[in-house]
Amino acid sequence: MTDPFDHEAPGPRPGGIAARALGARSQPDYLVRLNSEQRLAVETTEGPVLVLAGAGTGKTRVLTTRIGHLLATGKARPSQILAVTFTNKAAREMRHRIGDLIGPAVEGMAWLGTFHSIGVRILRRHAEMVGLKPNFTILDADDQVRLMKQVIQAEGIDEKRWPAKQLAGLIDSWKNRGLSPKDVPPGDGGGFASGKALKLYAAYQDRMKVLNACDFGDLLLENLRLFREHPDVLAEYHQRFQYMLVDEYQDTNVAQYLWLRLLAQGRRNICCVGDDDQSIYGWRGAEVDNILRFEKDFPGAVVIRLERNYRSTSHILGAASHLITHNEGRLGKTLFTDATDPDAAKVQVASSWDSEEEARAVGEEIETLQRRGHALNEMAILVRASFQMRSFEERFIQLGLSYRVIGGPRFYERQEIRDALAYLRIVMQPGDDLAFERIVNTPRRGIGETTVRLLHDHARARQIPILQAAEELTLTSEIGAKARTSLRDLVAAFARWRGKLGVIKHTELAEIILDESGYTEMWQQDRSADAPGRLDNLKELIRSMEEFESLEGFLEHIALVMDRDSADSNDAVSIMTLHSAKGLEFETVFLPGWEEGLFPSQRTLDESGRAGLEEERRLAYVGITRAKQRALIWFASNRRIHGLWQSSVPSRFLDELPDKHVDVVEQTSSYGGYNVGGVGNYGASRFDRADPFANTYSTPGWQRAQKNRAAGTQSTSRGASRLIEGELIAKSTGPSSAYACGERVFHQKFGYGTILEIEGNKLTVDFATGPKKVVDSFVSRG
DNA sequence: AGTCAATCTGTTTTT
DNA sequence: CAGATTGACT
Repeated sequence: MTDPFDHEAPGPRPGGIAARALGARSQPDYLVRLNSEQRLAVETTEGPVLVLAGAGTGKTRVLTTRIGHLLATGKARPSQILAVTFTNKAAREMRHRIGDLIGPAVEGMAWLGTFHSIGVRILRRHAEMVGLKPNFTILDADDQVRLMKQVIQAEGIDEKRWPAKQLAGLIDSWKNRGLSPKDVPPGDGGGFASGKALKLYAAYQDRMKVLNACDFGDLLLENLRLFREHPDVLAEYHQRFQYMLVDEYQDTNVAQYLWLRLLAQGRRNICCVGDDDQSIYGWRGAEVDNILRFEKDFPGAVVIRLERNYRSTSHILGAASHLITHNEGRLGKTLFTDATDPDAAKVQVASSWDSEEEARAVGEEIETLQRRGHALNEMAILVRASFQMRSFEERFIQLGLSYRVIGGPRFYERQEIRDALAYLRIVMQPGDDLAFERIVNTPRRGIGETTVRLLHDHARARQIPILQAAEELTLTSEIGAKARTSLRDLVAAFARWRGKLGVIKHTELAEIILDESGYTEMWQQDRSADAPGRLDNLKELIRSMEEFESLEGFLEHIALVMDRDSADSNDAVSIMTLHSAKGLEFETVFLPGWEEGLFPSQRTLDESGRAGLEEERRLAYVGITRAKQRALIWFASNRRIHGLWQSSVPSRFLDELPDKHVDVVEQTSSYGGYNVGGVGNYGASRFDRADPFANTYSTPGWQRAQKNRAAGTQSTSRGASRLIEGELIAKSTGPSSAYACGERVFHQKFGYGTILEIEGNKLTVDFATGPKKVVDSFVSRG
């Protein structure tokens, strides 16, 4: 049997380690480095195994060593092991670490990847069986929504009342649960579009088949269909996958679970590694239940707990462990450590007046640590919601403290990248209507809405791709002369570019396309501040194409691997959300914003009740356990939400931390006027303010004072006036600002401009786009 | 086709 | 409050 995916030639098994491992009676050295539970998890190769790996207990080591062990003992060849992760980053890391263990043989591990990348791989091989062609397109979130918009409109439903985004969410949740249109229980549409959601779902799926496209959910859903409708195909994979390993099992959704279960029916050698206490993706379909139910789903399963923590101090561990015991329905683990540093810091809890002071306090703490020789790379600020990042960024800019924000808008999501990719997609796949619609008038070609509608109708009526419809319509006089000419040029250009496919190098072709289409020029003409950056991004895109053999390979990669590895080597503090911190560790972790409503998030509480609260608590647990040496928690007494000042109550999670491992820091700030209660939680929260004026903070008068403060007006209100001083010192470069009228300045967003007027720290600057009011700390000398 | 004002909407995010 | 999005207008 020839198998294009089998990189490894049949024949003798990989020699090196196998001989070493089996030749001698003594333990192979890779096993000696494990503790007894880890070793058990590695050596229990047959049958279902669930490894409950607490934070910092060597989960990845177990996974990689287990694979090494399977290979070393000759139980499997690299191509016979299915190893699934959630993120590309995790897959990369695993591949790297297995490589360290077994050497170049890791190249043969063709089935190590994310659920989606493996799903695509399988689907492309059997595409015809589910009504697709092997070169089907993978739609991203943006394409999905645009397509749904069209479907909604085609059904004659008011898109305003029933937004496509919402439908996308609904369909996504169905797909997460493994439900294709025929499986959705009637009435499950939640009243969307008066019960038409299901019909829209079916229409959307039909439309995708016509476009020869798949969305992310389909990659798994179609796999399920394939396996169910074609037992012979499933049997082939049963034969192939001798051993299966799954990382972060607590994050699997129902579709992924079903997929695993179908595959595991073969050899039944499935090893899932996860931590129910770190399940934080319930809101996007992950089912903690999958891990809680493992023993029922896989009878005879061996459950192994890894509880020995190698990461954190006993205080950090003690605090996190105690916090998480407040959750019900856990499988239950108790982390412990041998670390006995008598000087280890307790988890620190401190309060601040508002988010600005919080940022100031964190900044001071960071600078102190830095002075003592701690690397910024070993510090992270983990927030619940990304809007919290802003105050830290602002403060760190003022301090000149280097930081990096992890997460945020991704490379592939940028407009210019998506436009460029659309061009490339059409060249690869002329039937990619969504891509065509995206760029048909970008850059402007005088092909407006009317023309596009005409094309659309024609394409629909004749059941042909829009590009072909365009070609046909340029021969008639249905479209205006101007539009017709440019449309004809565009169609001809695509034909020309396609002719070069495989003839010239794909990077060269991409450059030609971007130049000849006028796309590069469009940004060169653009005078806005971010235009140069966009051109750089396009260059970067071309550069990253070099690593691929063909355009096809590159587009596949882009569709599936949407993370950019920001190998930033500078020493900088990381700022990120708690969600994106999972799997990472830092010497020092700052956890700001522990306030009711924010963390736990009110919305989660409203939407998911107790389950939501528990997920928030797990998030808190993840946050604390990221810390190796120090965890510092803050809460602010006042926070501005949607522009309104709200006084806030300390998070209930603070009360759930054990006194033994926590240091509550008394208010050090000169202002604030309240203090944090002593330790001892009888009756009211021990973090309740002892300030008799506390309840005045929510009065209209107080809020007015706060508004004045925000507007820069002096207020006589006690706390506020001091805060203004603080702000002036911190934010303004001086009473009359360090700038002068007529000076040329640069702004991140607006570009270069000339100062027209100065008002304290506020400048009125004449940018290319017109005069704008900006704060002086946001501009630099141009 | 392009600009401006009214209106809405405010978590977490990978693939 | 501020950013994004939409709709009306020119």
